[in-house]
Amino acid sequence: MVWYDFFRMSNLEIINLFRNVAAAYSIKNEYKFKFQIIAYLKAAEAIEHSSTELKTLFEQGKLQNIPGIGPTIKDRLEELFRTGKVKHFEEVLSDISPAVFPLLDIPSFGPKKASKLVSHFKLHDPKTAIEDIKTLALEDKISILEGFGEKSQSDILRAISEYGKGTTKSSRMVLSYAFTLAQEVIIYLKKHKDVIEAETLGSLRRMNSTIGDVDIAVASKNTKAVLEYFVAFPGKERIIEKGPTTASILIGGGKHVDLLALPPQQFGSMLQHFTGSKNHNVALREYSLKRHMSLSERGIKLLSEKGSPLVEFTSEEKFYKYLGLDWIPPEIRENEGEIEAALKHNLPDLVKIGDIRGDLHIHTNYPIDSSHDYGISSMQEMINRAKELKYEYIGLSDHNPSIGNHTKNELYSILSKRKSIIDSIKKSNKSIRVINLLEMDILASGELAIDNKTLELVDALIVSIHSSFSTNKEDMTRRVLAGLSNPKAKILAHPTGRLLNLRAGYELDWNRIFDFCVKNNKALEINAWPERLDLSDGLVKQAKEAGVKFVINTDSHAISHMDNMFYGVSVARRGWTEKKDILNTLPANKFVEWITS
DNA sequence: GCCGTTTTCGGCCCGACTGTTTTCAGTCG
Repeated sequence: MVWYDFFRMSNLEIINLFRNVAAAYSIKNEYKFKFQIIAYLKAAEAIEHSSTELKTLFEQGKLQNIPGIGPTIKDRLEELFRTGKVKHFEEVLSDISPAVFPLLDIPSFGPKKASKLVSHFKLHDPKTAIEDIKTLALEDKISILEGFGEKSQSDILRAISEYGKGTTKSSRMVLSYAFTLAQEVIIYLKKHKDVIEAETLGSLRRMNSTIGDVDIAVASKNTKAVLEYFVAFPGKERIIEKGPTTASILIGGGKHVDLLALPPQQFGSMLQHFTGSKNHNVALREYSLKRHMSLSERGIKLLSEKGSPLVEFTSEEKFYKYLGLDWIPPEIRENEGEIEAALKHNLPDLVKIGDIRGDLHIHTNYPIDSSHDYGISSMQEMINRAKELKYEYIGLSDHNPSIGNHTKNELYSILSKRKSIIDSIKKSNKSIRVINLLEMDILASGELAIDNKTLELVDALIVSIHSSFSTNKEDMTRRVLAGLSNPKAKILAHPTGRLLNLRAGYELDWNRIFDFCVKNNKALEINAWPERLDLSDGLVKQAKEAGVKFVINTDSHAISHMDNMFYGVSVARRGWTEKKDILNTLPANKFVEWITS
């Protein structure tokens, strides 16, 4: 039996549990339990995309709101939250050695391979399972097993070694890291004379917040030469696989880069297929099958006419058009209503990077004696960069001065001096509107760090949480709403406090937050800092549906960070927002009117 | 075990690559 702390189970732990249940079914009888396996994997993926803790949905009686959770899984989850265990799962997992499960996070290990090894060598301890397998391989005891050989034994050793250095199935890169890496590979590929087009694929093309592998597509009439050229990429550590149409390499940092090469006449269908998401493609295939068409990366087969040739597509636009659909932007291909919208020709006109007219969350090196961090560039350097970006306005928003080290009078004096400096900067920078902001701590009590009289020295406030992260949901919601209630507070910065791969962030009662923002003309920030991307795309979509407005900010601490706006816009796009939803697409007069209202 | 624009029953996307094999099983996306 695998041990779980059922009572406090987070979404991550439930995802892990469901994947283990699916693996257990595969080991028992893959054919008999085929559809249970699919169902549990699908449910795990749906939970991965949920922006709400299942525990919360359980308390609200809304578990079945998640597509992929039907009556049976709902019952099992309710049993889990009520009693702390699930009898059915205990039975399913009971005759599988717990040593199987840790192996499943190693690339190239699936349920069958893990189970074969664990049961043949009678391994029981999950804590030592990986080390045990390594020892057996080193002792040359694996290559003699049926279905294994010398090559698979050495592959196992290599996989475990790479796993130890961070190449796991679950570790993911932040978007900006993967995007930069992909651009390097694309620049390299485009130097080859046979490369006609090169484009990112998968979660990277859809601009997910985190990316597993970097996938790239190439259109070429000489795919063999391009694949040979690709696997010689200078940053390569080794070739993982290489076939006639695909190849995969490992690069420094333990990440995979996969290349797909097909002739130009199939580039459209290939791009579509490998952009995904899986859920989008499954839904699109089901939609197509009802219309007697079968989709693959090579094109579309008409099932109604026997022996009819494959219809090929040079572009995605033509591919979708053939299915009777408008072209769907990659960012919203998640099977969350986009196929229906494309059919009815009412897809959203998503906000674009070129729509952005200002950046409001900028930290400078101005000596404000902050309790948090400073920027490294000066106010004037930031303003110059904003001008280069053709912005019409910029908000200087250093952290508030530390309240522990200063009296009220000193705080007034510090901000008074800052105001006079910003006023003179405004006068010498007439081509751009400079807005005097502060990023203000909402204290644990819900009060702002600075009193109202002193706040008259700034145009408006960005408010945010920087302390007591473990406060419970109810108190945190009250705290945030109290902070936002100050008339100067216009934007709630990085609203969940999450740090990708590091910190889940605190929980808020989002319906109350959304409602408050709509009624009181407050905006939620979409923070473009690559490790934040906060709000998350899912919450952006929910907030938009509630009528909330947004400001996309970079939270820059240096001029180079101001280019991260692009990643914030991609989050906004994944949340289905249009130009009218994003306040910093407004012209300067309108924007200043709002933020000082 | 989930789900519904022919369905509350009877379906459930499609293919590439590798290693151990001589026709396939396993993993991956």
